[in-house]
Amino acid sequence: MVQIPRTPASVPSPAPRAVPTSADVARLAGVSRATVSYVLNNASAVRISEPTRRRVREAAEELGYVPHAAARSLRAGHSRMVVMPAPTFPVGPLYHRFLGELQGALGRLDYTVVQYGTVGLPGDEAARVWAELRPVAVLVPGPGLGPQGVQVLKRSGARAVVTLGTEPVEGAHALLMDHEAVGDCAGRHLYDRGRRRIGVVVPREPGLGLFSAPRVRGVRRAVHDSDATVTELPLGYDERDAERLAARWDTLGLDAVFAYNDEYAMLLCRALQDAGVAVPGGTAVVGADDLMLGRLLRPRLSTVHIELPSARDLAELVDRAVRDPGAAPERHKVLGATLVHRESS
Amino acid sequence: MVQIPRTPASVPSPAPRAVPTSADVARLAGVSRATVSYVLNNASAVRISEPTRRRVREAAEELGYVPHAAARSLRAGHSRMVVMPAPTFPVGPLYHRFLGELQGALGRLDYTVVQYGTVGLPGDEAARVWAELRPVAVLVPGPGLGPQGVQVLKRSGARAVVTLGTEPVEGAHALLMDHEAVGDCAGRHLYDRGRRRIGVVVPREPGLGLFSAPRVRGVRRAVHDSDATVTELPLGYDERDAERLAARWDTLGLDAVFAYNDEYAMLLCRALQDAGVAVPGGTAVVGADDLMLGRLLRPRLSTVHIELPSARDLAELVDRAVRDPGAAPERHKVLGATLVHRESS
DNA sequence: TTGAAAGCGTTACCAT
DNA sequence: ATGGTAACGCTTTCAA
Repeated sequence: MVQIPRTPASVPSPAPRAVPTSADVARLAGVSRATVSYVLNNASAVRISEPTRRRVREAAEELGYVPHAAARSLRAGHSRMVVMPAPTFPVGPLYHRFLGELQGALGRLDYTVVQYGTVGLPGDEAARVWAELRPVAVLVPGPGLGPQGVQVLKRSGARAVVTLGTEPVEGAHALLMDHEAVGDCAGRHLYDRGRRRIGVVVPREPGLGLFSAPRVRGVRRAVHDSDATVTELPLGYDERDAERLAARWDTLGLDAVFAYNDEYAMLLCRALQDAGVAVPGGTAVVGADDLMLGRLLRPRLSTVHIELPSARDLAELVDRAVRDPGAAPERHKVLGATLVHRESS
Repeated sequence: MVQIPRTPASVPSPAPRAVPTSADVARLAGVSRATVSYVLNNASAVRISEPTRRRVREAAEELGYVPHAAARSLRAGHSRMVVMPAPTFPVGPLYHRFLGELQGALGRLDYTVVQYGTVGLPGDEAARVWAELRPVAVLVPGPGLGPQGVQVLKRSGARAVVTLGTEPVEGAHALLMDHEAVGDCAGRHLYDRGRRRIGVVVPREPGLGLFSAPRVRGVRRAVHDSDATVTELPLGYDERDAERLAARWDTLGLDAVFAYNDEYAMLLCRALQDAGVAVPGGTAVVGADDLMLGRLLRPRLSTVHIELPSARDLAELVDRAVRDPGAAPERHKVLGATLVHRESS
């Protein structure tokens, strides 16, 4: 592609044109840098004549001037950037949608959401890197941030640190996703339907232990002090592993299984049926997440519907925390779990 | 939470402690700011005595000093930030994984990937906002960036602009996802299996037209100059709409359907079966994306396996472009499409 | 081996 | 109504 320089034709200028600054705009418009700033930021405190405004605007347009965010926030001493590290665990469609809505909600409150792709640094190292951006708030999904990290972030000016996970972190606001409730919900349902020997699928995939462990605990809690038993069933997300598990199903002597989520449930369901295990006749199956696809299975999949926190509420929590950084960390239980009974249980 | 000031006990300091700067570190260590910079950046050009180095490091540690990225890149005149706007279309698991790998690959090349959550500005407005961050490269998935936007980005110092979509954009490197090939692959397969009246599902969901339109074109191309017909079938991603479509299936007189992707395929498959249409006996069904879950359907779903570009290759393309910004825009066709024949066709 | 000073692009204060 | 100037935090050249 040929470079077409806008600089006077006499100059050869093979070097790429430098990025225009507000000084360039000022020069072209014949005013001072201050005036440029006033005009472009619609400063109401000072009155600039209309012709001047036009000249400045035209000069900015002609040069293709774009303000330099770093310089601006350096000068201002603060920014409205919210850093959200990319989750380190495989994220389902539910959660994915939630993150999208959250971005939207924060955007509407005039924050700039930046999802930071942390390569794989250990928690408190990562916090340092995020802190270098001097975000006004940090929203951390999952674990990987300790009290140390929170300190680092706050010390470097973050007015709000919010974690979204299963455990609270000292010094940070916490949205606690109560995965035990999910397991409890499933366990209670299966028990009520007369099942007593309950299997619980534990995904082999790394990173999911965070969610699966509390879900297992929830099931155990649900049938605590009863005659029911709970058996953990490691399962990788692939057909062959499901087949292997189904092949030894009889030896396990289970009459129900909570399959971690709908995807694992569908996988296992199919394998069980292929192995000649009747669902729900021989074994009841319950998933979680209430995915559309679970409804398409035969039998239709019973599932734990999970209600994630409202993106708007979370955005407002962040905003509140930013406005009043001194306030005590809030702690909210989120994740409503309700059972949707269909045909597989 | 009680604020515990580290400042001398005599000072009341109810105001939050200011964020430490390199000047604070210098003062505490009893050296100049220059020395601090040298030590903390391991500058090899100058030799600093070991005791001094230690004093500086300890001072930085004690104050919890974290360098200010904005100030640094302002001074340096460039950064290694790669801005990747969040896709505006609903993104499937395939694409999601790809984006994750891409982040990793770029991170390994020492770029800092920042996924920018654009609220919903029209294309070239958005480009301005991205440009304010002065990224060294911009990676735009999907449409929403015109030649204007590319100009804005380049003028503000972006050394590489890469689009990942269906159409090339003037001035930008392009990774062209050939969705026509997906449709072509499906259409050819159905034709070869003797099907002549082919339906193509077109999702009603907004934002998906970008992919569905070329896929339809691909099917048409595959059966061009033959006796086969192609019928577009609008379908929303919900059970009732699928039911409605299935109810009038007989009147459509189709013997095959390419269902846009596996999820729509599963939805439609179930609705067809419920309506008494045999699959593949009466109607053959083909999906796309080769999801695990498609394999679990009965009959197992035939599908178009889609090969996304290698994240490493793309990262290297970006790196190459950054190193040589003057080079002509590269244009690569990506997206290998191969049919996986199972039982539904 | 270390320090002083300039400058990156902005904006807010204080003159004019 | 407009312009000069200083300062934000950092790196780097030059001088000691």
